Amino acid sequence: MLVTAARELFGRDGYAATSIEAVAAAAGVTKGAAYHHFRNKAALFRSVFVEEQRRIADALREAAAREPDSWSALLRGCRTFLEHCLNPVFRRIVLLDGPAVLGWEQVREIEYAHTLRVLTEGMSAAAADGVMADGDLPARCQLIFGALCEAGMLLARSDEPAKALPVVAAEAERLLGALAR
Amino acid sequence: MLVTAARELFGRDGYAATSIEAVAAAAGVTKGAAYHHFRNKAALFRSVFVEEQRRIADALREAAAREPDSWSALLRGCRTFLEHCLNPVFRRIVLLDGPAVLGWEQVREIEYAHTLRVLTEGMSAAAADGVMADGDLPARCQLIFGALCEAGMLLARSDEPAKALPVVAAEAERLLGALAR
DNA sequence: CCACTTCCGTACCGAGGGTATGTAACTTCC
DNA sequence: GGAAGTTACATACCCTCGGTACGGAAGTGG
Repeated sequence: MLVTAARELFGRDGYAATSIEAVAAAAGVTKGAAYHHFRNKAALFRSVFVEEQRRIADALREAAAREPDSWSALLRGCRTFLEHCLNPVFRRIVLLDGPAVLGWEQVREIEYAHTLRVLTEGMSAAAADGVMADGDLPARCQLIFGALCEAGMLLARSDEPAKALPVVAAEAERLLGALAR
Repeated sequence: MLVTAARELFGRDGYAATSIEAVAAAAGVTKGAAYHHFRNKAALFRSVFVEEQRRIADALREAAAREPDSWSALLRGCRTFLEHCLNPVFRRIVLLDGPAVLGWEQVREIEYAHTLRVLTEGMSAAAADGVMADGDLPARCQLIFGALCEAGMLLARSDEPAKALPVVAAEAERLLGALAR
């Protein structure tokens, strides 16, 4: 599968350092085949990006569903996201290369259908339960999401990510606390 | 000046769509001259990135210095950062292309000497004044910084950025409020 | 004035994104 | 079941562009 091979190479070497030909070869086909299925290199990357978004959105939804109330579901979701950031393939594709390759516009459009959608739903639920302070929900989601992305990169860079996770998570949860009623 | 021309083109068309030759031509020299001063294309971009960081760090410091106390200086700094995000050149170079081209490691190294340094100093001052809750300061700065970057992109995308600024700023200040003692 | 460095231009190479074209296989429809 | 059209590749080629090699002019130091 082309997208599978692309995910592997894009995730390991980055977008710029990965040639279409290398991806095609890894998938056992030629460049022509790749260009038959995808308009250009960015389109192939986009498919990988969307796939990655689907994965994490599913993971978040699943993790949140196991929590008893909307607020703890929110906290659990944030922690799950941070854990996902320990995966270098995810970081490379979604956090580093994604915006530069696809542009902010397109990235947000995709994220609004996946990761940010889950976050927005979680916040809406919390608001409906009356545990979330009033304010602009979309902006709020965006800010929290940005903080989490940065937190993920920070904790991935630390020498002992597993050790750093609790302290970073604690700070993230403190920020979330600002939104509680 | 090569860096000046590079800033213009990188900021307008993005890193990938800008050739060294185009930058050199815009600066009135040839590609050879560019490669004499910079090891490669990324090194040229790095210079532009550092320059951009210097600008905003200076602006932040200056804005914060006009405030009477450490906490309002922090708030003012955040608002100034958001205003800076209205500049498309800044967004493109610092927020979009920077991480992908230089890598997270290098970006953070540079930011720690400029933007993040100002933020850290501001938070330290607030902590020294006893208006900031205990916690991990570096992680805290990183999270707030991430939230602000995302906020900047969000507000730049809105149809009427000047109108959106207050509501986004309000959400950002609410997050900051979580850090107050 | 002669060695040496700095600065910049010219010419070239090779990688890689993208296109044009050919052609099997497979589907559709009568 | 075969003609017509579509899908799914491969091959060959072009061209941009990052990077290198090299040459020469202009300053600099002794």
